[in-house]
Amino acid sequence: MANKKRTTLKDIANELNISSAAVSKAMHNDSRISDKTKNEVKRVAKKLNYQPNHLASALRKGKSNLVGVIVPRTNSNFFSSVIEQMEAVLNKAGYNIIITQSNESFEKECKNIDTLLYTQVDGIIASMANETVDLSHYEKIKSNGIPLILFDRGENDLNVDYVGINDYNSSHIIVTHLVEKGCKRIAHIGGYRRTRIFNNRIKGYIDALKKHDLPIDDSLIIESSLTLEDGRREMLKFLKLKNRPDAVYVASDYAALGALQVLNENKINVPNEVRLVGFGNEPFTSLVSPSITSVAQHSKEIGRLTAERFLSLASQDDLKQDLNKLILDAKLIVRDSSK
Amino acid sequence: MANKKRTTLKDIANELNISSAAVSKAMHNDSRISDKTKNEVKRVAKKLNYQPNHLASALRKGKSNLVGVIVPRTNSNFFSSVIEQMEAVLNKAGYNIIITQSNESFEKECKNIDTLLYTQVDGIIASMANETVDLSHYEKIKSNGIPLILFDRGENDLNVDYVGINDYNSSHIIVTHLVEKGCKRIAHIGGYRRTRIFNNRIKGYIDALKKHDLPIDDSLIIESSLTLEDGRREMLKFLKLKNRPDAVYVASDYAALGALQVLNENKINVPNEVRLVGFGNEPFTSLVSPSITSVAQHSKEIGRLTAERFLSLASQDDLKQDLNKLILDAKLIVRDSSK
DNA sequence: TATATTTGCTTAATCGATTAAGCAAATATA
DNA sequence: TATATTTGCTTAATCGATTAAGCAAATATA
Repeated sequence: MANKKRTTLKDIANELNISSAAVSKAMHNDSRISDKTKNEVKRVAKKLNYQPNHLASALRKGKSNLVGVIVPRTNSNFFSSVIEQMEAVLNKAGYNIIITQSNESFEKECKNIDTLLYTQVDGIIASMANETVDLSHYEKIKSNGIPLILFDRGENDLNVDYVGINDYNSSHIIVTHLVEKGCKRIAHIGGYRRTRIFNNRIKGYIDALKKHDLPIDDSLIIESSLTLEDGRREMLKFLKLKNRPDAVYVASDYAALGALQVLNENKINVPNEVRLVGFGNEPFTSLVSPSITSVAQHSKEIGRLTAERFLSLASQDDLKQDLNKLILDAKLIVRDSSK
Repeated sequence: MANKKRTTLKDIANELNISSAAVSKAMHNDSRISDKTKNEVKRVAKKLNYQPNHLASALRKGKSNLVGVIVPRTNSNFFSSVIEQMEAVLNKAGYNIIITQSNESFEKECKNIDTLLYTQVDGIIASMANETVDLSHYEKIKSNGIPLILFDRGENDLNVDYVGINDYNSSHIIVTHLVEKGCKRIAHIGGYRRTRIFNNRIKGYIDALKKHDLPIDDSLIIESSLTLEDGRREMLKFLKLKNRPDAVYVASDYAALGALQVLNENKINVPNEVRLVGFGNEPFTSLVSPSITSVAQHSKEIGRLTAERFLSLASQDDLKQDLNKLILDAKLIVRDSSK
């Protein structure tokens, strides 16, 4: 039979004829409680299957020991790996995490923030939705006086901590790799410039071309949503050019896969005729044929660092948040598509 | 500047010189509060940026409006799709969800349950970790008197609601499909029999072979963890048999992909020499070449149904949980690997 | 031996929101 | 006009855990 009434400190106190204050202190090993009482309390707590009521203690202490996490989606390897590591670090410090997904929707992101604030989380770690341009809901977090840490998809204007990879530099690494393989006409299927990370990748790509004295051809620079379909469509367009590219750097593995499908369907040899590089190091990049060269984003490191930043901010008496960027160097994983 | 002190009902009450009880009622549109007061209260609440303290109301009402979700991993398309739909239904009913991952670990699953109970969730929806055999931590949920609903990976012994697909029947559908394509020696790379769903798939496979008057060959029935590596290893073993199978039914898409890699590497034509069927309809099944025939698990439907079961149980005054199975028919998605 | 300190508890207030009970004024009904 | 009902609030208790303040007994120190 289900035991409806939960055991409270008072139940234990009544059983032992002491005050519930003493029970509370005994449970927390307060030095002013005798060992005898502590043992008695713990024995009875176990007997009655006592489980502390988190709501009550969080209310009283003004601290929920919960951290809210907002990601665009959990079903990408990058985000789920970041979360896994984050959780490991935070659990050790006594925090639990609440995961929410924005599904890349601005509206959903706003709702998630409301939910998390309502749940009285002690802080929020977020990666912004693609749609997000207006930042007022993030300002709401800051005005609540709890730490906010952004990762991967961040925004300088919020003046909070950010952890991510060096997107600008990643483009340099990719372009240099392709130039070394002898490529002269390197195209770029990128994301929209309004998203900071994609803007940086585009800028890095252009500057890297300049560095290697290659001409900038606007017909080879594309902005898109970076879906698989976008990759297919843009690759098809490239194939129709009089002067085809001999390499394509795609800012997402999904779009890169779409491009690869089109190349395979048109019997164009990858890497000999066209070299291909993706971004994100999704597991499928090593599974398709030819396997796709891609950029690893240090997901575990990012998870660990965001969690540590939170812990550091949470321990401050007087929270002051500043723009504080932790930028990691990305790593190129060379596979068959660019060998 | 961060506004440290959060606005409470009392702050609004003081501003308007009424009691905080009146403010609380006004915020909830109590019929015994005048429209004038309601408007005033809402105006001041907005002005002071009032946000209700969930901890306090949950403590008082004995209801957190939170539902805990436990899944093996979030980075599979199946689970993230189930969660998305679950969330949509529960949000509409005023509930928010807390997602946790067990990473297929029994220990992590126990910790997650403790965390969720500690957070005073109003119910738990779970899919069990592979490792889980001992069910005492799930019994703990039941003895807490809150609803427990299982999906996909369930267990009859707990006597709670379960939503999933018909695994036994799925094997029949797959075997019949392969037989129709002319296959005579159909192998099965399955999960471990101790997990109910995998046991059902194995039983269904054996019974379907019998139905089609095909011999049962123990060397063609494998139990494994169903990782990509398992798929590779077992496929290699099959290739070394004197009498190779002409079809392989793999109980997970990841293991099926491993098998496909080995077949491709050994220049064995799929589907002409060996037909291949996976399970789960992960997105990559349509991306690899040849694309992999797989079984769709109705993730959205499962998400919706589990959420609805929770809502129905949560509305009961006197919670009674029984074994109550909702079994959906799976759908075979035929692709190139078995055409 | 007299005073100071430590030990081991209790008392009472508190975190914010909610709600049962109740009261006075306004309005409705007989 | 006298009584009943409704309206619109207030008062006070409550959910459970925590903690500042304090008290009496035990022990240590001068």
